[in-house]
Amino acid sequence: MDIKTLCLGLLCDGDASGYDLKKQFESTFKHFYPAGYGSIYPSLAVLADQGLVQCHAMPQDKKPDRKVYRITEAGRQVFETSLADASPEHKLRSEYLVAMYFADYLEPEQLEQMLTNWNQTLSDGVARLDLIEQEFGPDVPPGTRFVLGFGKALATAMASYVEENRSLLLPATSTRNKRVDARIESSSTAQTTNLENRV
Amino acid sequence: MDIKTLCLGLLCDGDASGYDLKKQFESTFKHFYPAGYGSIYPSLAVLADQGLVQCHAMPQDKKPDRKVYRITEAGRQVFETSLADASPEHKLRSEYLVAMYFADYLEPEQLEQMLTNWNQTLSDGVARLDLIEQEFGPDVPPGTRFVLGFGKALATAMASYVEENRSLLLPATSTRNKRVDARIESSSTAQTTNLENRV
DNA sequence: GGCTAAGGTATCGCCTCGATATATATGCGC
DNA sequence: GCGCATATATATCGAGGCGATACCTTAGCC
Repeated sequence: MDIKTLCLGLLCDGDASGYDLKKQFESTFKHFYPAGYGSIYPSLAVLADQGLVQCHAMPQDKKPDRKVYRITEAGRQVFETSLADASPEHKLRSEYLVAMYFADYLEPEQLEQMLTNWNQTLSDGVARLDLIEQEFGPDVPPGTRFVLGFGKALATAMASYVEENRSLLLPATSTRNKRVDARIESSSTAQTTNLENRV
Repeated sequence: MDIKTLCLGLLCDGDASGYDLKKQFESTFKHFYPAGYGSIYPSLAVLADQGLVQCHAMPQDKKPDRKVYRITEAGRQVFETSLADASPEHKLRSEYLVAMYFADYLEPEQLEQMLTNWNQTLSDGVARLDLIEQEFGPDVPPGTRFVLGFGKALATAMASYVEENRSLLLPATSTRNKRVDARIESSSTAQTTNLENRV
């Protein structure tokens, strides 16, 4: 599954321009499948090439044409196939987790500051999702409700974990400074690269 | 922060080859900052170019040279700066969340199957992290303990959410079929020019 | 008059990813 | 001894994604 598939999915719910799609990717999809212009416009071009969407240029007064895309029957089928082929693995990437892993290379005040920032960012994220939900009014579609709830549950769980485990990082009893500088031996048998000496 | 920074960080804890680094990326870092050969080897080459690491080729009997990398003082400084510059935002990407968002395009049995798969995958993930933790023995470094615990807490929270909210998706009372082409009408006032008369 | 925001299109270069190629050595079952 | 899988180890390629930027107009505000 890639951005092309996501575009097809969004177009299943109604015609849209690249700009419209971007707005979706920036609101509802932001927390589990974000995409920018650099992905969306090329995707639409390829999809149009493959006949999975049709493009209609709608002239506007004194503005460049609005290019509205509509999914075709072939596009719908491709989408449903891709959807069923989805992988259950998710991908997470977090710079702050890297920072926590290497916490003993940070000044304690810096670390404190980061932990505070982190929880702030997470609660901002929850607030953002709440706002999106409210904008839907009383009738949030079930899929939307599910993914928004998922995002909120996740951010909340992260915040709780950080709060409850910050003590793991803070006591300045670092063991890393005990590490030895493994000399590189030019002997052919010396393969004792010490990746283990962090203990 | 990019893979280059991560490589520097790992090399702070001891010399290593590209292969060694890959193993770390595949175990401890898998759940929050994964990387493959296609990222690691080019990163090491660039770092060596910039003088942030030194490369020592260690000849081996009847095997290609083992290229062991060691961080330099400049590398250490660059790493600590990058670490302090980390962004609190995380990135998640989940195909299954996409599938749940578009759940009404799936057969109910398929959906059921996916929800089951999902929880299986998540608990496999927790088991994997438990295993890694056990391999460290009694003295898991605090940073490692923190990130492994984070991963487990997250996967557990996901599993709970999925379990508790599957009912949101299952009752076949889809509202999507009621959809109107509201997007075009709401995003532009003047373009009542319907698409049909230009198809 | 100048500033910012919003509506729009689109591309560029860097980075990342997954698969693949190329060797050798070890171990395991048959 | 044969075939096979696994581990050690290097590295590259093409496809795809990402962030920033460019270009253009209108509207509103100070």
